[in-house]
Amino acid sequence: MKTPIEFSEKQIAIINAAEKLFAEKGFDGSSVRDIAQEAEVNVAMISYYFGSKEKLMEAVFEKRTGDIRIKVENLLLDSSISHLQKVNILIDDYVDKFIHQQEFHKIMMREQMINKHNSVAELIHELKKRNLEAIRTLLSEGQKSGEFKKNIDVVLMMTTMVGTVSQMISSQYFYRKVNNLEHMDEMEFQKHMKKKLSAHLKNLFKQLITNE
Amino acid sequence: MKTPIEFSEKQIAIINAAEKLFAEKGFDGSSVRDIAQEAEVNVAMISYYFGSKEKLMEAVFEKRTGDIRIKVENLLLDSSISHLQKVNILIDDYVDKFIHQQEFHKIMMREQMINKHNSVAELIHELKKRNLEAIRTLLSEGQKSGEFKKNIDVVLMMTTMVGTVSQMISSQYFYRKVNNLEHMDEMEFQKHMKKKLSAHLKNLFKQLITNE
DNA sequence: AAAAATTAATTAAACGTTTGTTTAGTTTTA
DNA sequence: TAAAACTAAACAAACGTTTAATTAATTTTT
Repeated sequence: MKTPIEFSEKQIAIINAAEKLFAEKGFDGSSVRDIAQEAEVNVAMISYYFGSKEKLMEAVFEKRTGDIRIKVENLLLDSSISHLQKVNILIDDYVDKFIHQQEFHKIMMREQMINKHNSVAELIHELKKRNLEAIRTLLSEGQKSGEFKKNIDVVLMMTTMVGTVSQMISSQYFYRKVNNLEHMDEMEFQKHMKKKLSAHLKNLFKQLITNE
Repeated sequence: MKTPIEFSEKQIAIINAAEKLFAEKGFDGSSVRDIAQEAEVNVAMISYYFGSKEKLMEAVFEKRTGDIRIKVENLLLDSSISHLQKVNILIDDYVDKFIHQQEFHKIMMREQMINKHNSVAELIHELKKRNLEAIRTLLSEGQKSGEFKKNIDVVLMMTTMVGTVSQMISSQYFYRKVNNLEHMDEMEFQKHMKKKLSAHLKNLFKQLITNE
């Protein structure tokens, strides 16, 4: 178990500012001076605390990756609910996390597009692998019980789940406009998205994994 | 009908180099000197031909947006095939275009994430709107004939289609690794992806839009 | 408990590069 | 021979990072 690194108040301010700007304009589009101003600290503090802009990005990941791991262990033990219900809870959990941490997820999306091997790519890789294994376990339990189909392509299923939510986040302004939801405030719209996405994914996957 | 702007051989070399690098490292991550070197031209030629780096990005879009519009007009007239078959052809068409123009699509994905209103965001907006309308028309034809369900959320369906393919492209290195497909060469793997994605999306949407 | 010494936090300014763009001149094309 | 294509060099601005100096906090010594 890796113990999470403790960050001071000022360090957290910098990390949050970086997260916001990286999500908005990308890594190269955000200057350390912009980040410093957003965090209301001197520019030199970034090098002082994190060493470099690159390392600051790693700190953003360090702070967040713990949070976005889906929780499946307790879910597996619970025998009071069906396997399909467990999958549905997982979907809710994922949609929820993604929407409430949009900014970090945007950074992840951008970073995973880059071919070049960087320190952050490896972090994303491992995170995805863990999530994939969690779902694989859950699905094979359902398969053993006969509730789920035998030949489920878990990777493709994950691709659709992650992809659908990512795409919704990325194009949420388009989605708002085309559905005439511009009157909603941010919170209201997030609730709307969450509800729609959850229902949509549950519907999609139910037909994909269950035996009719 | 907007007549496409004619580009000289050298201009096309620059546009292609820009497309490659923008996809790989993002707009801000690619310097005009990198682009010039990749295109084997003098740096000044970029300003000379396009005015600015920003305008070069617009030229990349100008050159490509025509190509990636899905063709639905002829498909609508064809009465020899079912509506579901038409949808499937559309899926094949979309997957095909996305995979064969990965680089441009990566740029689109990155750009649509940016909140800030830029000239390119509007182009993406209109392109998506056109594609959305095309599918909407096709689906409502199928609804009239009774082949399709009445309440289909077209926008969510598009979100899943675009999202799934985008996510597959973005994380193709992960996909390769986790499926032990590293022995395949690029062409072979693209064929594999195309096949898998098409089948997966057809399967998903069939259950989503048809009456059992 | 006060003073001194040491370490940590913070700053403005400067560093050397790299950035996108322009200039002023040269070569090529028509 | 005039217009278009092309070049190397220069431009100022912005970049990430470092420096040197100052203030604040903590520890050690008296």
